Amino acid sequence: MADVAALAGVSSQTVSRVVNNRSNVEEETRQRVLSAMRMLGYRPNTAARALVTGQFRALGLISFGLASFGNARTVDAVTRAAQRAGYTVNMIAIESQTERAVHAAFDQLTMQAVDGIVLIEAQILDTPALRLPPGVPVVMADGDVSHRHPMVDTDQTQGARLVTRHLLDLGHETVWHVAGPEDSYAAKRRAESWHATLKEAGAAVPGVLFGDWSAASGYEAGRVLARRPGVTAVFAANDQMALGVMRAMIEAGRRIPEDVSIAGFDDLEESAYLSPPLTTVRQDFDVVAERIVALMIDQIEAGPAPADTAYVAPELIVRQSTAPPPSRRP
Amino acid sequence: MADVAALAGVSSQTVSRVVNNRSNVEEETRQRVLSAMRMLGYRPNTAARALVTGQFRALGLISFGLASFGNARTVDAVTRAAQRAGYTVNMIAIESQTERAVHAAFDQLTMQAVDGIVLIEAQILDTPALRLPPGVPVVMADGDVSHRHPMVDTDQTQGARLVTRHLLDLGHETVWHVAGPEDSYAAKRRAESWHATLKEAGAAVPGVLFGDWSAASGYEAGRVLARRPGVTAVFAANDQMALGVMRAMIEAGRRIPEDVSIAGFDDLEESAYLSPPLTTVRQDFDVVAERIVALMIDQIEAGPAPADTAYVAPELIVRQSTAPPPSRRP
DNA sequence: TGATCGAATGTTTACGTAAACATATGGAAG
DNA sequence: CTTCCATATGTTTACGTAAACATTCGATCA
Repeated sequence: MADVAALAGVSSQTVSRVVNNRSNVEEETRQRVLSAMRMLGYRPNTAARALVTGQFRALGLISFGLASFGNARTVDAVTRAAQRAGYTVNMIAIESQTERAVHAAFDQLTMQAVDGIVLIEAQILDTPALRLPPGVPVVMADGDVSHRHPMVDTDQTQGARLVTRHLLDLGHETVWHVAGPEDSYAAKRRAESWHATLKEAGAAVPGVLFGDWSAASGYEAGRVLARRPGVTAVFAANDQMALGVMRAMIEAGRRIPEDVSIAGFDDLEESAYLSPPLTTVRQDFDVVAERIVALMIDQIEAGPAPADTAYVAPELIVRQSTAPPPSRRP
Repeated sequence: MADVAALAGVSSQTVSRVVNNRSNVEEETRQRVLSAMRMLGYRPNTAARALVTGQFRALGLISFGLASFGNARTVDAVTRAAQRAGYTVNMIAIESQTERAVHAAFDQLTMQAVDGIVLIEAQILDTPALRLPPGVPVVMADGDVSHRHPMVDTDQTQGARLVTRHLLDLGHETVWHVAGPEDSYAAKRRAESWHATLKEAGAAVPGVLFGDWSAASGYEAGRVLARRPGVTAVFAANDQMALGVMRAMIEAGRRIPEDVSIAGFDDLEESAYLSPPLTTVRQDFDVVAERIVALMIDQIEAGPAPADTAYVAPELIVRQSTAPPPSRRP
């Protein structure tokens, strides 16, 4: 910076002003500085800048990895939204769902230079309330409403209701459910809403099978369900598990949707191309991400925000994997 | 840090020594400092530290987003490998494949505090050689061999050969190919190897159809292929496109694998649960990521490395989507 | 005309850390 | 007992930037 200042014949402070697009710099001076910068290939030093301003223009992102496509979509969308806002994203994937791992990730991120932290798909931890170090703004996605941080999420309750209703309306006596892992809030809310919707409709509530979001776990659950003759409709808590259920049913000789209807949750782009195309609940990951980043930046610039929860409406996408049950068909 | 030093009754330099685990600190002093740190909730300031050391313990990662599952797997694996090495990952997703976008991403990252940059699935850019700012170590994945940066990649040539051979060996007269985007090196190498393998075997080489890695583009290609009666075997350049091809074939009334065999590339976990389960080429994303990070850290610590390319061997996974052609079946 | 103000630019300083150098202390070697 | 050296600790400084404050200069207004 000193070199640039010398070459342009100004003080380093003027260079700083040009770099930061401040006013009160004569156009001609600005041009002179800019060309000096170009000539010397000058790049501002983020560390020094952050040291002075206390701002890094970077967001920390803690997730449980990208193996779950829903998570991957969220991470992707958050990254892009952050970029549009001029922030980079510092990502940490934690392996286990323990509070210790989350805290270690937090430590690493706050040590790393971030202005705020986005926590994706927070799990239900052992301790009643996850205590995070103060001072760093936090926004959660798919977390627990009772936490003291703002949260943005798809309206899981509404989504699960839509898909369960859809299956009941087709004439199925009841709907089986393959849930996500027991320590996932998103999974819990979907399961609770499925349960409530069945009760409301006066339908029997079958036992829940738990998966871990993976197609493999859906397949295992599907094998169990395929053995039970009365199963005519299955709602899997995400599209990957729905895929596994479908496979297990087909292997067992059950046709979809003639013998059994299957629905998922997420609406991955691929779900429209499965055989048969999957009925599912579309989450608007981009809108969720936009809101997360907006809330984050609010907090960074204007201080702590109330721990409100913003819900983004999902949409039922009916495709060919759901149909009336055999009893209602000619 | 000064507060910690005062509380512990030592100089700030001694605190620094404790924080950095340096030797030459008496055990008793160390404990005193550590407890002072705990008491005050002291966290080292990364910006100040980086300003002095010039190191950030952070890697930049440029990719084209996580919509392509292969990319998502790579990003996930790189993140985890980097974490194990004590580095965080600063991610940038670029929208378009222009050189300008790549350079903008580079600028943002070098301005952001990173010690090195990993470039995933570099595309073929307009200019003969992508000129990156000097001074920052770079490792490429899925890039162009001719670049002057070290590269790690799955052996695309070998993978495409394996799958093409497999189809020919089953008795298919030739194999159609749905390639990835024309500006992708990985897609190009897979296509070239498919072409070479057909020629070697004396088989006719049908025209290539291009997709963009998405299931939708595979579906479009599949519709075209389904109209051609002679098509008995299709090799799609990734599993997502293979999924789309499968869907188009099934819609057209072609059975898989009885009428037409379909194979993919990547071996996503889901591919084993498609109907029918997909024959594909398994990429070892974890090994690729390990090597990328190792090369990166070598460069950071020991200076520029030769622009070698390391290939990781793929593996053919035969499942039920491929079979002998109708002509060879009873 | 002189006072006043605002725009453009310069000077000084602080940010929090680790490197480089300086000093003190105690024990081993002669 | 002195010398020397290793170990433990303290002091000074530099890293590159932006904030705070200071200065200069020309224009505006009473």
